[in-house]
Amino acid sequence: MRLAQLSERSGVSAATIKYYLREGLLPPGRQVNATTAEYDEEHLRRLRLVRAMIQVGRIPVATVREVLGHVDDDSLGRTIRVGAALWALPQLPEPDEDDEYVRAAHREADALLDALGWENAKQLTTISPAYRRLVVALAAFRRLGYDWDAELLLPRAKLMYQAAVADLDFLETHPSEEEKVEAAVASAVLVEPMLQALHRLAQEEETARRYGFG
Amino acid sequence: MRLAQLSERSGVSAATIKYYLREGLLPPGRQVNATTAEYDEEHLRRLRLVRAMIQVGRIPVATVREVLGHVDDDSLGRTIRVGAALWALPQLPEPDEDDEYVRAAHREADALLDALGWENAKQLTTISPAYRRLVVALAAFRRLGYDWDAELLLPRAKLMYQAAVADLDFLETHPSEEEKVEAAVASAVLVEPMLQALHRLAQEEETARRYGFG
DNA sequence: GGTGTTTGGATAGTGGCACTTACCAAGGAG
DNA sequence: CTCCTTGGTAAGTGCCACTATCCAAACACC
Repeated sequence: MRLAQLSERSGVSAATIKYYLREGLLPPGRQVNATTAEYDEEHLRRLRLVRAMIQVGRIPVATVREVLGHVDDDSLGRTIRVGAALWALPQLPEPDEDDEYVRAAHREADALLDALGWENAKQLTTISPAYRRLVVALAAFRRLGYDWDAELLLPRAKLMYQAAVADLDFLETHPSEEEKVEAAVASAVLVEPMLQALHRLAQEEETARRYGFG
Repeated sequence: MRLAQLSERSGVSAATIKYYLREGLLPPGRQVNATTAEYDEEHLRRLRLVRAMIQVGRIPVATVREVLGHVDDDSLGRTIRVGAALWALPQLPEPDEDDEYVRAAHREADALLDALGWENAKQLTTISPAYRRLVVALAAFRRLGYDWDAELLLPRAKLMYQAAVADLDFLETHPSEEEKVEAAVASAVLVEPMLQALHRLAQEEETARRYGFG
């Protein structure tokens, strides 16, 4: 398959594919001669993953490169590769540890993990991007005057735990070891927008049930 | 309160506040004379909401302006204002209706709403941004070769419905009618990153439980 | 074997966005 | 009267995801 065909089958413009090649999001094709390179189904698959990450997951190009670097790192075991890849995903502004709202949010988040008995997550609080994200969101709520204490957080955390269990079950049903790392990344990137969409749809449904359309 | 104090109390630079004023994200202060304007607690509150939307919710400035326009539209009833405000929030690229994956995703999404009995949401499929977002995510999954059928979607949708019910319950406990619209927006903007963070934390916890840290 | 098209790669440019800097005239403080 | 502060405006910055333009080396066809 040539670049033009790759473009046609993926719906991504040739110029953009060249850009991705340049940026290292897509491995180079098999060079046939000075002016021709050959691409295969694996390239198409990777290109679709890249597009999904960028367009649906809204992940910056630099981050995509980093994540895929972990996916392709054969020197690591599967679990670590998945972890490293997912770890690289988010990057919110660091919470300002001097801010009183941030400190309160930290206490709230720690209390939540205790109440849930998430011993493993508890060990990751200093480094997990997800933990920091939670703290940032909680601090923002507090600044606006809403107290999101354990009573509100616990049931939601339990719901998300059920979702996470379902996600990992899904990954375990999946075929090749090879594909599992990629599947994990695809899940992380696409499941979240999907859950968000379901959440909004559910809100729309429930709002209409309670108050009607008027 | 002068602009400088508003800046200090919110932690937002004076230049940025001026920018927000120019962009209409913040109502102008009470003009004292040609070179002095007076701001109050309401301005501070609004500024914090704007920051939360932009920094935590990652909502573009233009969208924030549109959303706040609905929040402040006194000519509408509360439910409609909330709806209009939330409606304005997302803007993913439109799904390409000619794409076979998109059409398949439409069928899957419709089947899901039927299975859930979400009659109200069903009526909104042609216009709801959340529905389109779901379709885009499903289509991306299909393109990558993962079949997210009703069996996988249903339990997740039910989880998100529970979350949505909890959200609306929370809003109902809230004080003034005035604040409810703002609270609804704050919830939509901040609850979603929070749920996402909880989801990732839950995944980290469960991954560690199943496979350990190694 | 010449001619026109297609190929992939490099370089530079584009448009959008969220600020930020530089500047300004008007007020107030000492 | 001088000097600093104020809020407002216009232009600039840095980043990012592309995108347009060239280019020379290969085919493709006559």
